[in-house]
Amino acid sequence: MKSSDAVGALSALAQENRLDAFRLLVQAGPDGLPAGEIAERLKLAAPTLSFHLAQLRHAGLIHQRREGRSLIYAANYDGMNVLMGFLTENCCGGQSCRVSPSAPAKPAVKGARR
Amino acid sequence: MKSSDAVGALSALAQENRLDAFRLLVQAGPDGLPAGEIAERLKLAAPTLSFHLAQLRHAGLIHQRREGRSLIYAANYDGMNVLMGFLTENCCGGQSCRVSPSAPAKPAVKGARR
DNA sequence: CCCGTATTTCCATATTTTTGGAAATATGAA
DNA sequence: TTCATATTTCCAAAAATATGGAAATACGGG
Repeated sequence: MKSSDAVGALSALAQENRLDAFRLLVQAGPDGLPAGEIAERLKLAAPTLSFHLAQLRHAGLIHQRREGRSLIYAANYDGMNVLMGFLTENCCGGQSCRVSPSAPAKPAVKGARR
Repeated sequence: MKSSDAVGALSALAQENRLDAFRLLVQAGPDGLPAGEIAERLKLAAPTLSFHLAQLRHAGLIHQRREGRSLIYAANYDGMNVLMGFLTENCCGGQSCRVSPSAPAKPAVKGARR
């Protein structure tokens, strides 16, 4: 993953409506949701949502499939993984790294939640 | 972490100059780098860099300390962890989650990759 | 072929973000 | 106190992004 791709993916997530949409899709699972329902749940005008979904899609974070008249959007877990990988991969200059979202070298008292 | 905090952190990283600066600091390690050197390496005007560092700092991704006349910036690994945690935490609706750059269900020794 | 539904593209406007010159602030030294 | 260095804050212009009405496109059915 190039740095510019990372910026693209981060930009896509760095907006309230898009982060909401993305998380909605992430939670909706592989089956995804039709654009209309996303718009309804997020209370967004159709063109506005369409614009945001296009951003997420272009960033490789979600994908689209047609089902009859509806366009179904679903999270692209692989794309998300690539981004997460990029963020952790370049951390700490490869040296003694204590960064990691779910598994510190020693899951001490601090990260006990979740 | 609130969704709006996540947007803040993601926005902070979603810009080429800031992502570069952040990664530079991440690789520089806990000792960090003075603003002047960051500006020089990234070839940014001082006010521009100052603006970007303030964004990263406000997002909790880096911190600042004074050393003589210099202001030293360093990555805040904890802040980064919180963001990564938020991103993974809300994925897959807590169900059968196959997301994670390297560890599907067993968050083993993550930092070992590459 | 025509109609209704679902969603997008077009596009102008509104809003937010980025940028760097000039001036201000902070620190240390002579 | 005056000077030089390091960096920030102020501010206004430039650039990028977000928003939604109107029109266009896609599909399925009658």
